[in-house]
Amino acid sequence: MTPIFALVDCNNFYASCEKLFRPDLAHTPVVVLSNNDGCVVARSKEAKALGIKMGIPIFKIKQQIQQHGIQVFSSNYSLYADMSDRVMRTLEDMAPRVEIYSIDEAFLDLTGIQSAVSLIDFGRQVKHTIDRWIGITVCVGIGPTKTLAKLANHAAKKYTATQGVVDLTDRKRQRKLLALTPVQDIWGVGRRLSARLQAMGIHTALDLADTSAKSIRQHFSVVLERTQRELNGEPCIQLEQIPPTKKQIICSRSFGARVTSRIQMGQALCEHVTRAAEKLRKEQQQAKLLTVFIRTSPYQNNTPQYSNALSAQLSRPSDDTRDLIQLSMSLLDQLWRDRYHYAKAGVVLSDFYDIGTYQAELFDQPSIHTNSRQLMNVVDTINHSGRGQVFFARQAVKKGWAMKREHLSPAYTTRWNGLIQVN
DNA sequence: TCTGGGGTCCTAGGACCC
DNA sequence: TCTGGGGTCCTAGGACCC
Repeated sequence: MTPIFALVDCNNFYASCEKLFRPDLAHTPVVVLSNNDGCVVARSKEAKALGIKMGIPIFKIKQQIQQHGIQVFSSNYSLYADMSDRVMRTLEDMAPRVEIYSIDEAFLDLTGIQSAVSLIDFGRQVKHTIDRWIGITVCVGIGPTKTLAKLANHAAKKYTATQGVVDLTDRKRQRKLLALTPVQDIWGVGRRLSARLQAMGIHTALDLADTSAKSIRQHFSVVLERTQRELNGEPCIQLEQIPPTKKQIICSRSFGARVTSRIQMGQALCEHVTRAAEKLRKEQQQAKLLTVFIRTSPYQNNTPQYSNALSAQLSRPSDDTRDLIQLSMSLLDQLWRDRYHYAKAGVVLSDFYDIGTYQAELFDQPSIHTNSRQLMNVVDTINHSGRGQVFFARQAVKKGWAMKREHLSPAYTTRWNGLIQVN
């Protein structure tokens, strides 16, 4: 049976989540900012119509914000994650196999459902259900490969006549749409590849589809070869229902205000390590390698720059926050240079092992923490209870460098005191 | 003054071994 | 002093994604 994929993608997801709880903003332009209130990461359709570009730093559009009364929100990830859960659970009820691809996108495996319902009807049903149950607008793209489903979704968003659902299983329709699509709009083709492809005279998706796979493999990598094959309807990328275990965990942040003291840097880093360790335990993994990096702002040309990273192995894989903090602090000691204005720091955990599988070497020291598992369990349980926080002595109580979030909306769906009131 | 965060995969090149 | 080729493993860097 030929496989059929659908891609369901929420429209302007973060902006839509914010609007959902603010009916008064139904027709107002809305933008959502990145962490630290840095850049625009989501725009409502009204904001897009005003020409607000994705990724632009907020300070560059101060004037437009004033002039057009654009509503600005700091990102509110607990709200978006909760709304995402609702959308994904609904999809899982409707389709036999679902791959959650990102916070606002999912691939569905629709292979075989055509005998029961037309693909386009199914797509409309999905769209209607999510709209009615959750209040989020989605577009649905359907095709014989993931890359074509992505492309169909792109078309569903772009051409309003489609009413948000495109079935691209027909070969003739595929070629028609490919001819209309610039090569840089293809999933897997970014700025760099697109420039190289253009230089070779490959301008549209159809041009790429009609170039031989062999020639693509010669000039580029196996990744683009797969894209070329997928554009021709040959599936190379499978549906992944179960997310593969992570290979690394990164926790980093830009500071709300520049950091100049070693003490503050240590506190900030401890926060990141603590979060990273929590994620690690949630993955049920232990890490053996830890990397710390600190840097000044690359945008400040007039001040001295410093950027450096250092890695070290733990004597044995660990998920104990204390081990990770200890190692990261000794790395920071080596990395730290006085007199710089630091803009960002972070930690990377890697080289993961399943708990209990590591073969200890002959002269390895046994862990000094005999109660590690129980203690970390208690810490995680308390911190997730919503009733209080336990933290490590190194973490700061007063955080001068903390992230800027000046336009945060309430936690409408995950905290009682964020519940919306109807008067 | 103010420019995000978190991931994956692939390749090339060097180190090292036989 | 001259000198080969093939294989593996690791890492850094580049490219992409949302």
